[in-house]
Amino acid sequence: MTSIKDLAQHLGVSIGTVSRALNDKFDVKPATRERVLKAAAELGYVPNQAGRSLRQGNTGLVGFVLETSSEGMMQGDLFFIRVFDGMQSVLSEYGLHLMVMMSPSSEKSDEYLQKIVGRRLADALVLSSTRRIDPRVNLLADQNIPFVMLGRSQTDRGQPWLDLDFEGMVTDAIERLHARGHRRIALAVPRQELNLRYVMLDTYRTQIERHGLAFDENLVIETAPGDNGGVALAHHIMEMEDRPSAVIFSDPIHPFGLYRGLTEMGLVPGKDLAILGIATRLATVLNPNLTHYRVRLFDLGRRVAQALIHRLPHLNTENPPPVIRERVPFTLVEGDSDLPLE
Amino acid sequence: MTSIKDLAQHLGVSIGTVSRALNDKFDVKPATRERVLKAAAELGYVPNQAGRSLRQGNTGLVGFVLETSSEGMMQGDLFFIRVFDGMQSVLSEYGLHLMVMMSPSSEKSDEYLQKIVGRRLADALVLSSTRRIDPRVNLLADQNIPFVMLGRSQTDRGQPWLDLDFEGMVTDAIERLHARGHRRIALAVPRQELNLRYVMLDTYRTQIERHGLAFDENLVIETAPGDNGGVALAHHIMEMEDRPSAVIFSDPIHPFGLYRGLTEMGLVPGKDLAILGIATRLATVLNPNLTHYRVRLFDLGRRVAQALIHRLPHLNTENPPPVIRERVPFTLVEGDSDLPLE
DNA sequence: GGCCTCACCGTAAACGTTTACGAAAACATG
DNA sequence: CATGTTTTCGTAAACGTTTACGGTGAGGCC
Repeated sequence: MTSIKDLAQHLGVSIGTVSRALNDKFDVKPATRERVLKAAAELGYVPNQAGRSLRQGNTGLVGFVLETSSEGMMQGDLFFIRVFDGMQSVLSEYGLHLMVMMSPSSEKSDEYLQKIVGRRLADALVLSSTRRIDPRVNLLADQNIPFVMLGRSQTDRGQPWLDLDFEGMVTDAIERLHARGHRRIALAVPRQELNLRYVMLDTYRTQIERHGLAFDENLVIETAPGDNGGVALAHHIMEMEDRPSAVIFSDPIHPFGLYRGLTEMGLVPGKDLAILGIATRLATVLNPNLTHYRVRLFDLGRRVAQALIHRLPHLNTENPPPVIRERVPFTLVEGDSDLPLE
Repeated sequence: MTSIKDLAQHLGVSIGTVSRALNDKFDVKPATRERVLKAAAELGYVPNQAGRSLRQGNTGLVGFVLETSSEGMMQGDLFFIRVFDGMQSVLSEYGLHLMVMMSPSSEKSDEYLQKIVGRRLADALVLSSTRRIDPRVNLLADQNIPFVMLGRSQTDRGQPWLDLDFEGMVTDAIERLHARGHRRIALAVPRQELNLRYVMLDTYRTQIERHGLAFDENLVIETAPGDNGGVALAHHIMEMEDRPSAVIFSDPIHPFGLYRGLTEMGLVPGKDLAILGIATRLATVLNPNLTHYRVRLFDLGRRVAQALIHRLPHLNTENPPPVIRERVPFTLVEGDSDLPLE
């Protein structure tokens, strides 16, 4: 593997000159720069990242912290690859690379994160599975590690975040269902720790009451992620006394489980229970067609990367750097799973 | 950020001693080792990866080269996260981390790969989307970069690979369909360059003839990946003269498209066309139930990581290192999409 | 005490970069 | 020609590790 020293020797100049030539510094004669670049191309020189990192204190890597907690199918299974793709498309413009880190979930995740940042494995991080109280935020903020959250948290250190517009989704869904005659609307929420649970719950309560309906906590149902969660949800709802006529959810896998659960019970999705929530294009195979909210994951990834770039001191031009805090909106895809209540 | 030098200063010993203590070398007094470890824990010392990499010539990172070519839904969307998870579970035991690299597809991918290996970003790589003639194999083999292929290629440099047992899948599927009276069986294959196309095609031809059937190249249908591909496939088949009664596929998204396409035409999956191929647990939502072949992705990831570990000189104990070349078998999940032909 | 053997530890070099600094060369100006 | 200015380049230090090597002191043996 050819190093900068090899180049220097080969050309009869000093390593300093070679480095300056390669990095487009000003104080090098155009002629010698040419020679250096030519030789570099011929010998297939590529700068060693470790050397560079050590000297300049940054690695060129961006870490995406992924928690794969549950056993079954995860929400992320359908989401993340697309987001990664979008992120990388931006990062590439800055010579950065995406590193996906598989973090242990919840209790051990702080410890894991500490090790990661200590070793200086990445210049910046993206946090997902954000919790309502999220110690990771303090951990990173205290050490001045640039990061962006994909999701929100009540632990606020002024960090940037990107999130899907769950408020908008729930608001629109309730509006829509209400207009179609539904009066008892269930809401599927994720487990306690996750911030998303409260975002959905608060919006739900506000909107339910805005429409003059009574808030009933029995209609807020904690649901496990994945298709199993959806199946269980279907059974739970159908066994309720004073049964709701519609359900709203945020996990794109849930509708698959809901459809399966209902079918198992001999019921018809959209007719015996209106179903409305977030999904991906894969949902188009459901029959009857699922009315759902969709988001452009690739673009989301791009936006996350841009927010991250702003946090990197050596790349950011604006001063002070802008703190991006955005909810990216869903678009509605109409189907037949939320027909008017007859 | 505390470095080894800080530790040394704080304890009044030399940096050499500190390093040896931390790395469990033999020539350091137990008492001082204790002191060093205690101080390290107190000051929150974590070794800087760049320094270590530079010195020892390895980065502690394993790269997974992911090509995200197509626009629509990809096969990988349902696959990879699980595989990553399995890989990381093994890599963690060795202090390694997984880095997912988003490679541009096909023509630019060699160039990209060259840059990656030159910068010494990763100690070892996993290649996916393996092509029949795959220049990346030579590129890596020439430079002695350890790598494992997830998939196979005819470009053979003695590298290890892991692949799904597509031969077994196609063989079993034909056997099964034949036993149920099907005589004209279509096969969906991916695009030209990919090695998988030929694996499937060869097995198909052999098995078809073994059952005394005539090989008809019209029954081998190149199909775009994703749900769109599945829809198109359904239409294509149903518009054929001398129409097949069954179809075999390898993309886990295809059945979703097939079901949708058939439904659009007013046909019933499993009845008007037998459907049999690879899928994930998400397929359980299809109605009628999809008969399909499944694989434990997490375990596949673990196996890939193990194969990779064997290639790392500083970790491998056995000499010479074993070259893993395995096809991991599918298990059949019976459903109602391949009913006997009446 | 002289000598050898250990156990333990400090010194310094090396990995491949970037960059502050100063030196040399080239050129212009008086 | 002397001096000043600018352009170009070489030198060397620094980033944080690991490790080969040599040195110091303690202890054992005669």
